[in-house]
Amino acid sequence: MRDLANVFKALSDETRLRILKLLEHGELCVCDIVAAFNIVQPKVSFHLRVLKTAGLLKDRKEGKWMHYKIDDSDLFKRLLVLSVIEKIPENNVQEDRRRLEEFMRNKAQGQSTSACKEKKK
Amino acid sequence: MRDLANVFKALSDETRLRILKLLEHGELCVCDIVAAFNIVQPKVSFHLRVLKTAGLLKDRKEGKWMHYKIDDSDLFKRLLVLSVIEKIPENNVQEDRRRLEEFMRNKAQGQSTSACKEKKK
DNA sequence: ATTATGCATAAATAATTATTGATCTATCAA
DNA sequence: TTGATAGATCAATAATTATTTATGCATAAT
Repeated sequence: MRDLANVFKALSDETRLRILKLLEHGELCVCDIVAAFNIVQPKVSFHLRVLKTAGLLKDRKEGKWMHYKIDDSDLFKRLLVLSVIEKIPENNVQEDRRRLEEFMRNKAQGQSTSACKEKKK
Repeated sequence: MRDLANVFKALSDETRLRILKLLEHGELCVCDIVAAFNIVQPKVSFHLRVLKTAGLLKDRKEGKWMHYKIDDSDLFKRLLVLSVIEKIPENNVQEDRRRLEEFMRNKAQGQSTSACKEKKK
């Protein structure tokens, strides 16, 4: 019962809903999400941890990157996350996707150097 | 999106989950829930309001009683509430049901006088 | 009318969560 | 090594929620 309440608590925050929506099409690393939302990294890490603790996300370490994606091992939670994704209108996350794609583009071209370094103002 | 987060927030508290579970078999008035949980009335009213605001409960006034029941007008919310009810094991709410039934019995016999008056210690 | 009951709400306080800024660790590149 | 980057975590603070006590309002019984 506590676990159930916890899952809902994880879903009760708009930033976390946006994260789930952003992960709709696959995994992302923390710096991607930071770039997409234009908010500080500890904040993103905090919300990712909440989602992970609730069993809604999985992580995977690769070099110095942590990748997060939707955890589909539990059917109920998976259904919840899917319904969240379905219920958030695309235009609510347009800006997030735009910033993400721009960031991804920069990443792709400047491959020689580090990918996620501080974006200049 | 805010509305969606709100629905989940309403579901993120154990007392509120217990209320939904208790309402599984039909409507109850506030004093029933107070008796079932053995907690103070304003606290129950507070949680009922949260659930109602989120669109998970409906209320109905009859004389001086307020009756609450599950709002089944929205399919998604209805599904959520059903899954909550299904996921909470019966033994988590045994005591609640026992106190409720005892209270209902007293109500039924002492019909002449007021039903929900302060229970003696 | 007067009194008692059912319930909501307000004010005050307590308890949780979220956010920020400052480290800290691990990994990789030079 | 040394330096830089990705990300976690901690400490301090801000912001929300929950709980309690007190009160107010409506209804109904006397």
